[in-house]
Amino acid sequence: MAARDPSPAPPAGNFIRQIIEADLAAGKYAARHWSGQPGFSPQQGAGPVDAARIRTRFPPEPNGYLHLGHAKSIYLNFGLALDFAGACHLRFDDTNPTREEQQYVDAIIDAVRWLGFDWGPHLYFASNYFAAMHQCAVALIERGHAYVDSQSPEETRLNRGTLTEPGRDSPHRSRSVTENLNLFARMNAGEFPDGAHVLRARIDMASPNINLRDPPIYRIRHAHHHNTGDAWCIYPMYTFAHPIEDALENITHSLCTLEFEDQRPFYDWLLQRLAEAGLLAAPLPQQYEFARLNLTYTVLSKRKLMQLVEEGHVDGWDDPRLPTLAGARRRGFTPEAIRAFTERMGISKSDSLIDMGVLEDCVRNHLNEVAPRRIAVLDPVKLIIDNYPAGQTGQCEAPNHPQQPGLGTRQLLFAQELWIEREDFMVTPSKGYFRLYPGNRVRLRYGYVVECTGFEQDADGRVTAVHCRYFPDSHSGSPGADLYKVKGNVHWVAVEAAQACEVRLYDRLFSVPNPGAGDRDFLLDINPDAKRVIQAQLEPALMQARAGEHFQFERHGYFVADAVDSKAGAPAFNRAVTLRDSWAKAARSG
RNA sequence: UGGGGGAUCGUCCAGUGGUAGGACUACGGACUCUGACUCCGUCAACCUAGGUUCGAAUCCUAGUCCCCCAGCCA
Repeated sequence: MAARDPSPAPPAGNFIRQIIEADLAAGKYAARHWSGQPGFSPQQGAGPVDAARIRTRFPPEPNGYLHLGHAKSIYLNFGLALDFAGACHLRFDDTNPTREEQQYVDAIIDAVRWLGFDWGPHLYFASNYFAAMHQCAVALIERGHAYVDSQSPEETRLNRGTLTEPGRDSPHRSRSVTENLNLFARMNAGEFPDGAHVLRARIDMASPNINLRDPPIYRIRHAHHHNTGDAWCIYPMYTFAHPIEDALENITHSLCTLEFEDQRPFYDWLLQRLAEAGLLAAPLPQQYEFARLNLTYTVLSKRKLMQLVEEGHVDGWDDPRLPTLAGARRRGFTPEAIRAFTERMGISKSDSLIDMGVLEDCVRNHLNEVAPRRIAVLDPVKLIIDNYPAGQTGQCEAPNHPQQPGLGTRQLLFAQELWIEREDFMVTPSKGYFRLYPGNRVRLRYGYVVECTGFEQDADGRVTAVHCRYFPDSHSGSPGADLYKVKGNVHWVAVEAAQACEVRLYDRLFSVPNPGAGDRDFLLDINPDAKRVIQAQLEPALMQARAGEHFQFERHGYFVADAVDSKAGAPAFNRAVTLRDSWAKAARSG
């Protein structure tokens, strides 16, 4: 598992930690052997279990890609296991064969690994418990807790009642145990088409909690399952399957999001019935709920992400604009940054909307520490040093990291003609601007101080070149360098050394904090400038970048060599996040 | 409307009868060969109304607002 910072801030005292601490203090798990559940063979359960004190699980359905919301759950579950010397299982909740695919299983494993977690031997599939679940269903029927209903889905819906009216009993609710057993066996044998019958828990059709109005627990689905193939034609519902999965794996704390709160009474009802039947032993797993992640300027619903991908609004599940973990990774976000983000936002039960700026800030924090600095001119305009001899070249030594001398230095070629940023020159400077303008001096970073002497424009008034003179005694590191007090500091790359390269400037996917707020179509809020592809002029060292390698392009932001499109010696760069820019901010607001 | 949850600085989280605190943001300043980083400082909140108490974010009562539930999805 991911190593924890040895001197972390004290863990946030969230309510789940408090519950665990209380459970541990009460010795809740001390007497249990954890050798498995009494009603099942080791083959039916999760197999041998280790002596962990608490046990959590991350249980995605393999029907889509993981996103930042899942990261919150992953860090919570794996983090708790780490901090309390427990174990965390990775479990695929694959009980619906029509939605699940192997490609998603692979992508999910990839994403959890990338975040830095290792589940050891604890990789499970709900579908491997189908036999045990079937056994539980039979036990329920035998004890009068479940029956086969033969209403159509439509009739079932009609008889469920509404939020304010109770439901009505199905005409099949009082079938005998024998008849139920027989029908369930025939369902299992494939005698009926999809939808002909369903197995329901017999609880209370008048319950104010709609989830307790005889919820369906098994349905007929003649479909091929990615894991069990054609072995089954009846499949358990989530409601029924999940508590059993938790029990079979000896999960102690089953953590899920708030929308499952109403499901908890059934969770407890089922486990209690199975314990009474002698199939399960205490302590039974307990479900706790926390608020799911909401983030500004993006969407985190599977449906919307699916739509963005399928309708081509983005370039696939790993599009760097997407909040998927695959996308975040390609964007250049790091596991460390995402972990810091989850720690910063905490765990609670109140609905929250976290600002994307928090995530971006975490990315900056981490990359600032580890990313080597490089020079890239994104919007080049030529700077001509009129008193520097044409054909002459020089060297400038640039540190790879200002706070980490250990990362070494590199040489930059200096010459008469350089590329500089277009925005580093203004014909008539605005208030507070201290970069290049006629008569002003700046330092060419790691090189000489220059003074702007003029500029060239085309017929449209667009600046085509900037002229300056340099001060030969002002070179960085030379004795006279400090004599020149200049405020501005401008990065550059010599025209003859520069390498043209594709750079993608990514920004937030949506242009408003809450896309689709109200009844508005969220697609209308897509930020058309969330991806801008440019040709930049880079310092030559950058052409050696390996896919996935991070850099700070000085004065611009953090970039990563794209994992998909980079070739040896020919990278493409993605901007993960810009640097903070108090000048741009001041210019915007004033 | 029945049931289940939730309301604390702009944002997120803590505070569990005894001085409302932290982080981020914002703002101001210092430093700076990145208008970055770092450092210092400032602003800023208990949903409302009653009640209990020497004392209430916390306990009680009555409201208000927000979220979730009527799939043979998870």
